Amino acid sequence: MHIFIRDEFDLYKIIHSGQCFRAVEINDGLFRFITGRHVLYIRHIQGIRYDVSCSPYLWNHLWKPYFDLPENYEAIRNSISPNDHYLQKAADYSRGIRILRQDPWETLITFIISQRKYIPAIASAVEKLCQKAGEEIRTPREILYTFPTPQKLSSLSPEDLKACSLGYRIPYISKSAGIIKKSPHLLKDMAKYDDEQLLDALMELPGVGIKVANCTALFGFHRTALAPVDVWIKRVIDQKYEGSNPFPAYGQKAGIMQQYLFYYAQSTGMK
DNA sequence: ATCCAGGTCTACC
DNA sequence: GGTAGACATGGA
Repeated sequence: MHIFIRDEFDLYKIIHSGQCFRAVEINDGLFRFITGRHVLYIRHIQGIRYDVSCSPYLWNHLWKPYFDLPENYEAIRNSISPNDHYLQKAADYSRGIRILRQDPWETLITFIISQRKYIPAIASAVEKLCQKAGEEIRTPREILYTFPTPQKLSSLSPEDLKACSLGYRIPYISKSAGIIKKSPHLLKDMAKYDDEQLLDALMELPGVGIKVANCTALFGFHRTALAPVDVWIKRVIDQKYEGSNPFPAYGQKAGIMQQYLFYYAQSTGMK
């Protein structure tokens, strides 16, 4: 099915922006996204035209929101302060990135895994976990696996988890999964919390500190006022902003600005 | 081969 | 309230 996307939208940048770990470019220009039991194959044709593998209904009700398409990112970029030259440059370079609306549970666990790992190693570990404990999804093209449920994940043996290259994070993951399993509505309840309450609640979970909490809140709960500070953003703040955090000035869009800075810093190999 | 990674927890001050 | 050191493992 052909669809039109008029706002800024760059599949390559989205999957390389470090916010998601299962989306891939399968072959030249064909991208695959997974959320829940749903798989999307999507290709940029030309201009505003794209080819997608899903039905019109799923495009409108699932994938459009997933890609945050109702939001106008061009306007957001244009709102950047003219005095903030570095962010102007970073956002121009990163034009087309969007903050995906990912599943809170999957986001939580994948960002617990993410600590002290290279992004390719994160993706590899997450994929192993899905193959070991996810449910099969058959598409016309291939067989894939869902992200494991809290029930399944908390029931996995240490040996099973060890086989997924999770290292010292294994107890974090088992315990956090156990807590979510025991309180099935915990994550849904968290969606009602304000940003500060949400961060506090997330940090109650083993293996979740301030950085993973911010990533989970931004990418899993779409809290775009939050800007996770990791080693890359620390470097940006130190080297480009003389040590003073630029995000408060961007209010509800701080998290989006953070993604622009993160992608730019990473892509240009800032050290 | 050696270094280090989208950090967190613990111990200690 | 703030900060070294430990932590498993696979890419760089």
